[in-house]
Amino acid sequence: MSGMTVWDRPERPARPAPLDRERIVATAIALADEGGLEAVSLRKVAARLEAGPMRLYGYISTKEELFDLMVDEVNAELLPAEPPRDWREALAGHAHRTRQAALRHEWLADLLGGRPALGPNAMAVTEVLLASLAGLADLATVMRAVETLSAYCTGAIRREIANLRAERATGLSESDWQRARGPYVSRMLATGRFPALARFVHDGVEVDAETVFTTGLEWVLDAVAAKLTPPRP
Amino acid sequence: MSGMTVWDRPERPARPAPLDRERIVATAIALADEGGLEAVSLRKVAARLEAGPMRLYGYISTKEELFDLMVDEVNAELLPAEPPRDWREALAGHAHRTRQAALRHEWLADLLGGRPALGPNAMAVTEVLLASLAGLADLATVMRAVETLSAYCTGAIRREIANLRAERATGLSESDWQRARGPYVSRMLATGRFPALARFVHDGVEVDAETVFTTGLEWVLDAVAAKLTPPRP
DNA sequence: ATATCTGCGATACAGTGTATTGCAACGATA
DNA sequence: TATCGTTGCAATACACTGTATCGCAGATAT
Repeated sequence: MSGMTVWDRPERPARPAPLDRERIVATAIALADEGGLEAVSLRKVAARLEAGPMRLYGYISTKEELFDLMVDEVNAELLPAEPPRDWREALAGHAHRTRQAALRHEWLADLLGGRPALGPNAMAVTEVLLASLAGLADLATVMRAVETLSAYCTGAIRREIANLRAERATGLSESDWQRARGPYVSRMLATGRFPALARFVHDGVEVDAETVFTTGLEWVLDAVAAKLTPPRP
Repeated sequence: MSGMTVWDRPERPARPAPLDRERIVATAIALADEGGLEAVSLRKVAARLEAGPMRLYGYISTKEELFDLMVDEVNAELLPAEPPRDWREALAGHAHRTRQAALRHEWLADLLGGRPALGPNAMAVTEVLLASLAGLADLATVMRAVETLSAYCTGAIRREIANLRAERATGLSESDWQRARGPYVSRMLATGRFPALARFVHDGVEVDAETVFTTGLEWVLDAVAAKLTPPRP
């Protein structure tokens, strides 16, 4: 009936605001940035979009897929601002951008390397890396270079974030191994079963995380360089 | 009352079989080996031990701790059978053992690099690696070498297992990128936006996973070798 | 105006990690 | 031997999870 009073009529249009993957992924990322991956639940994402949980299944068919979309979204941040000059700049830049992205979105560390990256942004990123090396070696070597670099990034970033969380949890700034976490590690070292380790904990110099990352990265890049222009036999 | 009949008396002793971390961790690992990490629930672990779920909290205070124990248990498999001859054998052996362990316990890939490894077995493993390099360079360099190697292992193994699962899921043996997963990747490549990538998918040679792992590993080890004996200036 | 269809919401289910509560069996004491 | 305290298990409970099913309201087509 047209005579329906204001009180009967719902304030919002009965047809709810349209949704799309972009908005879903954006709010999922927001939730993850605030409370980590475990704070992302389909119910919470839907609630922020003023929708029922089941609504999301029109755009996603499983929670894992949402994670895939989140990862690919972050991959968009990994494209170089300007075309890299040479392969080394391309690879190093990618590594640093990945690390920075993981520092902005710590949950990324939990997902890195967890599934094959097939999203459009991930492919674009891979394209840039491969292209930067194209022609400098045979296909197999180029592939190996990109994969080795990305393996290093995954591992190094995971470790860095893991340490960061551990430090945050204990409150103390127990960098990596030093000033071992409370009595436990100290006791273990005191047993004398780990002399080499003990020396490192004792004499080890503090190195900031970025330097650690960059150093290992340079090593990997040097290794790549060595394989690109093989020494004449 | 001593006159309690057989029928009243429970068959099993009222005081249940004692538990310990070892048995708990063993059954958790068994569950994970069978059904992946997500098949590990405190209820299921407890059920296999014929205990109530809450019983476990006497030995563990959180599920994450159970995962930590599982990882450290696997670390016991990573100790070298016999003392390595030189640093290179130590590092390469460790890498291969880690990979093999992850192939036996695929869930390990999900946990690798996820938290600082402080368990006794993990420390023993680290000790071996550090010791193998002791004296060949300054402390910082040695540390960097071990960390870089382990970063590579984490990343490479994660990727390998991720691909393995993807292949298993699609049924098809779509190795890495080739013969892209159904229409989607093909369509993306057909757009012409990824020329370099397209060439790899088209011309790429198939390489088995172990060779990929070993190749990248050798690169990393070469990089380490280069830093251990710095060229005279 | 009626019928068909689409897609959203509510409901439901089987499971999860963990806090709390109460009880039953044990060891020590009187 | 009877009583008491203590220990530690089990049961219960809670807030939540991902997802399947189902019915209905609204839009569209006839």
